[in-house]
Amino acid sequence: MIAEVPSVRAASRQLVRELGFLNEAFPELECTAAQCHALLELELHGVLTAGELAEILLVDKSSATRVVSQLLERGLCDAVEDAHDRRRRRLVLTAQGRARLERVHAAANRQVDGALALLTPPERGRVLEGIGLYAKALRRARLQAGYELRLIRAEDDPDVARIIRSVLGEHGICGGAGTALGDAEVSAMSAGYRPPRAQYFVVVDRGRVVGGGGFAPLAGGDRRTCELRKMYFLPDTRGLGLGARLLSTCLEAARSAGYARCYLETMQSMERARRLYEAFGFRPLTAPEGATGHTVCNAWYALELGGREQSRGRGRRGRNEALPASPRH
Amino acid sequence: MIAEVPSVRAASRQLVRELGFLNEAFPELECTAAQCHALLELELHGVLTAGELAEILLVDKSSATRVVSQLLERGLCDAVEDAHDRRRRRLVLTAQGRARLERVHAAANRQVDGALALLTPPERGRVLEGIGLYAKALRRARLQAGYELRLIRAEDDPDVARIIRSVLGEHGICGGAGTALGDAEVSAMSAGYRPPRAQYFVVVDRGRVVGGGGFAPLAGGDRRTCELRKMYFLPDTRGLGLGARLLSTCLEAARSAGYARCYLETMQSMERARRLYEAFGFRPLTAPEGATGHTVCNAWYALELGGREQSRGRGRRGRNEALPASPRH
DNA sequence: GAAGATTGAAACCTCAATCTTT
DNA sequence: AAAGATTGAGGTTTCAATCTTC
Repeated sequence: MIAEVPSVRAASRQLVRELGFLNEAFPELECTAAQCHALLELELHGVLTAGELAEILLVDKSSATRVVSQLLERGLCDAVEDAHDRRRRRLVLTAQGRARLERVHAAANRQVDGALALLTPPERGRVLEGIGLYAKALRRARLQAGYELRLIRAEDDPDVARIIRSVLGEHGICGGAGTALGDAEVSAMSAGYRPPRAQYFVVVDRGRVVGGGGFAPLAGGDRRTCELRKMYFLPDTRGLGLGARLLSTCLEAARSAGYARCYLETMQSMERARRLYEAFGFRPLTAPEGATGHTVCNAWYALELGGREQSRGRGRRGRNEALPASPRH
Repeated sequence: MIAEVPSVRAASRQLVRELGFLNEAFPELECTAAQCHALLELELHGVLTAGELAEILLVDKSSATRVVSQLLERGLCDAVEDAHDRRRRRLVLTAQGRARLERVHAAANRQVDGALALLTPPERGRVLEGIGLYAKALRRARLQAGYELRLIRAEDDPDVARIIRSVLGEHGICGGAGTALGDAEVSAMSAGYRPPRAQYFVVVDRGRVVGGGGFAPLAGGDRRTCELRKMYFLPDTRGLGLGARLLSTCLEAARSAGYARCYLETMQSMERARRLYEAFGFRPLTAPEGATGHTVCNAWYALELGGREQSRGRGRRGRNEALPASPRH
């Protein structure tokens, strides 16, 4: 278990209680907490359906429809029928709803302002960063909950091949020499990656393979360098942090297998992937290494596996790492 | 309004939703969120009454008694009658309750661990610090909500004199020369502090004065130096952060009145007060200044009022102040 | 059959009133 | 009268079943 878990739990419990165990509703607003949240999201998104609202607010869809019917009844939002699909009811704020929202903002701003005023400016920045990071981590953990990560097996081969082909197809690569699709291994990945020196992992959602990635010795490179290879995800599974989880697993496994350095090649057009590599500390290179035969690749990276992972984030880290876990009572 | 307010609100909204808008209860635990929280607090405190539980959990006392009766019914806690006061029911965990608690811990640890595992070690430290700071700030803002801060008026004089005498009495000072009690002004503070060069503030709780503090030119000092004077609070109002609020107000007012430096004298035995001064950036001096006549004081501090307040906290700051407010949509 | 939305039943929380003991 | 605890009424949430439209 991670060392910070108990302290984070304690602090987080306290925070949940402070923020309103359930109903932080300001009584003077004549608005329940759920209604406030719904109004805020309607303001943010412009148009929403009840189902979308439920998803955003992380409440049951029945709760969402009930909140919506309250808002409709009170004239705070309007429902317009979708022309193409009469099941959908698209919700928009009314002028009255916008007016109410003003009061909600005023009250909430006052509360948060009152709290932040008791902190120093640098502390305020830390509050923002800390709760933002935690919210994001909880969200990703929830979204990833159903996904399992394991080494590839022979029966995964067709799925994996299909994923690789479809993702490369997205980027306009349709096979041929100089592309990863030209690699003979694509159709039988399980045979090509023998642990411990080469490992390929798949990410599985209720039995369905949705992505994968692995590493192997760099062809034409030295013994201490591995190549990160064929990391791809189906479109609807992106943005969940699965890539980070997979990459983290790969790097750890490569380190255990005795590699000191990890090289990879990709394309400039794969922006999200490149951002991920950079977040993990990969440094861009100006020229390819080894002899992979992937002439369409035009971006190359490498990471020293030496010690611990590099710190991730938006680059403004550096100093002051690893704050001591301050004991909270 | 403080610049971070909107971003903190957005992040905090997301966090509340993630942590269970209301019932984060893990269904496999057969325990509602309220029951889990109650068990955790019983474990922490050993013995509690229903009323104390309500106060800790920030729920209505009726909710607390209902949770308690559920726990009693399920054999998770026991109620023992107080011998001296038959109104009180003291609650303790049963062996069964402790066993259930193990499962609660396991589930909660797993969830938080899963989230923190998606962050880097330094990020985990930031999460802990951020949510801890925010929880503390919200708590203080809530506790301070009923308290008002204003300049002293003539009708406050008897209350203020009584507070000063009683607090000094706590520290074994019973008047006489060389003590603040010997000062003629104690009985008529409102007359002794004339704005803008001398100001005395009182903290009021529903009309009742509970503390005060102010500043005046330092006797025997230069024109640019003021002395922070007679800052005292009744015992049951300490620990709410009222001192910080009052001190902050005083320093701001002194700055506006043209002072460039703030001096103060106190006693080593007043630890909490000294910690507060140090948190605000006051530096300890090795000898007294001016001619205050307070020979019993044995600790002296000064703060340059020049620019902005110094950063508070436990000293481990330094570098990297004022992180930019990262936009968290 | 599946997606979007709704409704009924059971459990929860708060507010206000009430009961018991000091 | 005040402190500690309890009870009744009303509103909220979830789960499961249902309705409507595609």
